[in-house]
Amino acid sequence: MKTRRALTDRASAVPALAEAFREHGFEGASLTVLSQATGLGKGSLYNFFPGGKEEMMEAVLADIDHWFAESIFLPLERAEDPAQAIASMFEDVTAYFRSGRRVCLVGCLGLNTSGAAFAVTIRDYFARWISAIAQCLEVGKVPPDAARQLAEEAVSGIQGAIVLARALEDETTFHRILRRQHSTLTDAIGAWAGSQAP
Amino acid sequence: MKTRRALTDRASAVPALAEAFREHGFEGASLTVLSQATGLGKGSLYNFFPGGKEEMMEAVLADIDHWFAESIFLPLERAEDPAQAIASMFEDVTAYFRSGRRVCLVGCLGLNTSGAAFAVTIRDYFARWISAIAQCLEVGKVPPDAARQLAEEAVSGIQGAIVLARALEDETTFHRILRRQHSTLTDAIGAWAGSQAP
DNA sequence: GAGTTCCTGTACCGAACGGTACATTTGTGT
DNA sequence: ACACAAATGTACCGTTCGGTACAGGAACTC
Repeated sequence: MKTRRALTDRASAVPALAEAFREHGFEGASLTVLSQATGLGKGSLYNFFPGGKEEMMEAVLADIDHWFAESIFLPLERAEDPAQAIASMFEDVTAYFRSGRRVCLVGCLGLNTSGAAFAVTIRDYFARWISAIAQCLEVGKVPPDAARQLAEEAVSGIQGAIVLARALEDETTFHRILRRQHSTLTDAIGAWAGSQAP
Repeated sequence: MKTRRALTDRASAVPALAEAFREHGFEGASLTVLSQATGLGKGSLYNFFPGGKEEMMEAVLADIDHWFAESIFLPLERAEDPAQAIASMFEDVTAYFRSGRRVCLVGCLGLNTSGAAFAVTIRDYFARWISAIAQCLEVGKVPPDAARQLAEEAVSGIQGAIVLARALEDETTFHRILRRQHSTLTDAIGAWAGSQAP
């Protein structure tokens, strides 16, 4: 019996659902759209997600949360080489958001009332991202308050870069802004690096 | 005959429409919602905006564009005291976006497919905002390339601050980020201020 | 005050919405 | 081969969607 490939197919539908929600938003992604995006009929969709669209979005958010935890948050939180950890975060984030062509679903959800049902998930996502960066900066000898401020600014900068790159339809905008955010953080690590010798 | 208060009522409905679109997004703002928000029946709505929701959104965008041109862009473009012009921009923007509680409709529209019909309006809005700031910084003796980069970063930072403040449900985040964006720009003006005496 | 023009609420349209029911297909364990 | 359960496609549910038609009401002209 075992898995009976039930969870497998449900899980494999999630990325397609995520992309559909990204493209059309929560309200704009009708069941027809979601059905076409996944290649699954309504029957299958409701078999996997009895709670309808809302459960689909929850699954997508859980998937995103898991990916970020593994690929972004944990490496930052456990970093031994802060500058390197920050560098690979920017690299991974650039790839993930496709240089700004791909939207941040969590950020978008927070912008209008359709995301109200997911408010705590949204808040936790950003709160953890910020504290992960801050924690990493502190390893790099940046004082806690400055680290938090810089982390906040970095996450905000990434979100802003997505909005702007989408609006201007120009990937280079995204790269320029992230490059500068990156050097701001590495500069901060460098600035406090020698001030407190062991 | 004259205006026959036709234009008056159409114009007076626009702010309510704008707020409804902000809250619910383009797809989420149904005619019922728009009707309640404006206090106008469907008949009146279609009398003023024969093109339906799309024309309503166009009117809203035109209104926003006009407000920003008058209150934000022109003052920047004509600034004689750059530092002061930048300061009042941040002040006005903070008030306009209600410390991040209020969403940037133009930015939101660009994030999903529902805004595709307004792509050029969206692009022009951000392009002009960036070049207005850049122009203002150049008056402050900042070199053109640096001015453009800083301007891009400022607009992006404002958009990111909105996303983050909404997600965290915390206005202070918005204020912190904007304060820092502000000082980055004034620092830039200060840095090049004395380097090129008349 | 009649005539005209604009405005507005109501009723209604077909289409699409989210969601359900169910018969059928598909796959698997024994 | 058989039985049984999961997965699926289809038809359908009531509701709401964006949009239209239109009759009556207000307001202005003459």
